[in-house]
Amino acid sequence: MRLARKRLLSWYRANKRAMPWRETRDPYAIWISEAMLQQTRVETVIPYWERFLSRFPDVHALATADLDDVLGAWAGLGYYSRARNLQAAARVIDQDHGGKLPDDAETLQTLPGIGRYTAGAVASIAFDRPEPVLDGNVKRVLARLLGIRKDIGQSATLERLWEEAGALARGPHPGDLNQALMELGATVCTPRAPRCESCPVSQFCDAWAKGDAESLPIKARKKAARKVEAVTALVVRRGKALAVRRPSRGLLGGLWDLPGGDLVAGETPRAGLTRALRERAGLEISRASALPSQYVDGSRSARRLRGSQMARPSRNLLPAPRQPDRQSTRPAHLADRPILELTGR
DNA sequence: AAGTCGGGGAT
DNA sequence: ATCCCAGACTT
Repeated sequence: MRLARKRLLSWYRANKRAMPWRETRDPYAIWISEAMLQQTRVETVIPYWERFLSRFPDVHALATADLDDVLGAWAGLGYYSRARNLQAAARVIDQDHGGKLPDDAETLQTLPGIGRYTAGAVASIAFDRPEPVLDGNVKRVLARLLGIRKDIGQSATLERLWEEAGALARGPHPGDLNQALMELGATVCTPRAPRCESCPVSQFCDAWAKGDAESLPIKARKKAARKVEAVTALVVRRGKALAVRRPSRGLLGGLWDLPGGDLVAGETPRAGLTRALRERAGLEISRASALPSQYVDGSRSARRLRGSQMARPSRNLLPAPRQPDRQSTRPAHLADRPILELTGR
């Protein structure tokens, strides 16, 4: 594997993509990138990372910020517990670690939101520690390279993969080696149609020799997602719409949202709306009607309104239906405003 | 070991 | 439609 290691490193130096966090050695900045990159593509993260770093340039700035400002900077990225954990960890670092990130994986992993992967990533990339990473890319690369033909969802297989990743991490430039594995998985050793002819380690690859790279790694099929029906109300008074804060746990935790909720089995939308408004906003509906279809259709974020009904409608206060802004990369999450100003006539 | 948690791109 | 993405956390 020593030969493969050298090939991976030289391939990485020649082929790595430009990423802004690859221009810094600041452990804080690298940590933020790793938190944002969890289950999130590089291209999506880049603009968020730039904005986040200019708004919260160091641990102390993040530790002392308002949570709503942090959630606002995160709005649109998804998995919002990451933002909550990020600030919680920043406060621990600020108070218990002198504002400096711990430089070892074991201590890093004690912080909220930092698991085995992120601890290894920060330790190796920011602190040159010989710690492995095992993300979706590395699982795929190693399963193919080593011909691991067992379900990678099983804990025994996962442990084997961590073991192999650990063996590769030991040696010079562990951070670059780890990034080389991930970069290879993202650009060459892809889930479908892998570019094996461009792979620097194909000659060592078991799956390449057997010709079954695309069938690896093996993972159990996911169960179909359960379907839920939900209602959302647009409660308008004096040109403003009512927003409520969602519970800090669960879906879109801690974000502002229009009042509403999931229907229980057998419940009509109208009954569910009445119940949701009473529970979530302490309101009793006197009058409600369905929103016009052009208002609830047409964009991903607006789909949350589909099937909804409007409490206490007032045509004079409703804005003209707006075309969804397809240029915007930031969905209309209501991160930091309890009351929405309605624009339009 | 299985569920939950987002949003978006690729196929 | 389905899979996947530089995963972490709860149950």
